[in-house]
Amino acid sequence: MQIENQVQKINEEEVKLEVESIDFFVRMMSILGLPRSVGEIYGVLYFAENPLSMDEISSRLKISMGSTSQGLKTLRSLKAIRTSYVQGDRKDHYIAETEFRRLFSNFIKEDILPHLDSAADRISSMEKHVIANPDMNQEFYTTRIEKLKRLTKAGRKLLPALAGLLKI
Amino acid sequence: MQIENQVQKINEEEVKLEVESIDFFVRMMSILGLPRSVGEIYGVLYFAENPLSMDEISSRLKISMGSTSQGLKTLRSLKAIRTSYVQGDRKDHYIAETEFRRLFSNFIKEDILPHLDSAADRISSMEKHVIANPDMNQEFYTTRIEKLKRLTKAGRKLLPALAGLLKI
DNA sequence: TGCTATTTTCATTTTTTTTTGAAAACTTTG
DNA sequence: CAAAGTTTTCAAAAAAAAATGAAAATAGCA
Repeated sequence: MQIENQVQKINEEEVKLEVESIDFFVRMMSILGLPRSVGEIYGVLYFAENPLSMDEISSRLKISMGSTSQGLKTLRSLKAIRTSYVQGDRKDHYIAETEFRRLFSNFIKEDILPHLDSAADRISSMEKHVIANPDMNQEFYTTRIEKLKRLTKAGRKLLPALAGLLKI
Repeated sequence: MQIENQVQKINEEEVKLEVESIDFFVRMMSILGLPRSVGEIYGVLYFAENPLSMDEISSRLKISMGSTSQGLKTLRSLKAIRTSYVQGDRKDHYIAETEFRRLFSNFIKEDILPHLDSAADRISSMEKHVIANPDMNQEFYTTRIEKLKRLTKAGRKLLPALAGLLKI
């Protein structure tokens, strides 16, 4: 009886911790524009002492296998989780990668830098429109275009360096 | 006839430039998680030689006054635009603020740091749950919590400094 | 190889976010 | 201070994003 109570107590605290963790990472991922389910999954894995399988994750969170599979895919592509072989179980098992530095670095590479590349194209197309018409106020327009160039250049330099500054 | 063609040509190039600008800022704002209309409005103002009123913006973009008002509000709160008095017109007129440094700094202050504050609360609540139960694997859990603390601390330091690094 | 367990995909549904538009609330000025 | 012009607000509609669930694909085992 006493032991049972104690076990119960442990589970309670663990569950509460997991809830806080999920909440924490749901918010953090949402800052990065990632869907709720991705944060939930990472939140569960972050405080899991052992690797968890997809259906353990999906049933703890009460979300569908479909969502879970998608979410794991996203997290894998960010290298925020990795698979781990578990003896005698043919399911895949997952572990949270806890080096946030790398996580952010991957996020920037994957989700931000591509935008900056397409931005560069758009800027050079802007320049063509201005040059194509000498009657436009060249001074004004080229100054503004210059600023955009500097912005994207700075972004391309700064963002990848940012992850390096994270002393985590 | 020749002059008319020329005028026509100018407008065409200006319109094309505006379209590119809108496209550029729609994408950029969407990285920051801001709605399409906010990017559109800023895109129009960025290459506007003269201050524009709300209904000029709304009719150029063919979006409702409601959206325009909301979008301007957002941009004002980020200090990405400012109002400018125009002689003999009782409408408000808007100009794009083109110092991206300040723009980002405001975005971070307004949209990111508050999250970090609430994160701090959640972390200390996590600690309580772990301490509340000495039978939990303290080593494991406190290590993970430590990492979260370092993450939020780094974020709080780094992000505000980031804008300063933008030499734009 | 064939059978079963597991994972992925994707059309459909649900939820969330954004936009609209009309009414309310301001503001200016005659 | 009233009347017209302008801006904001907010309930409802529309659009976009995310989740579901069942079918298809893949992988592991006997």
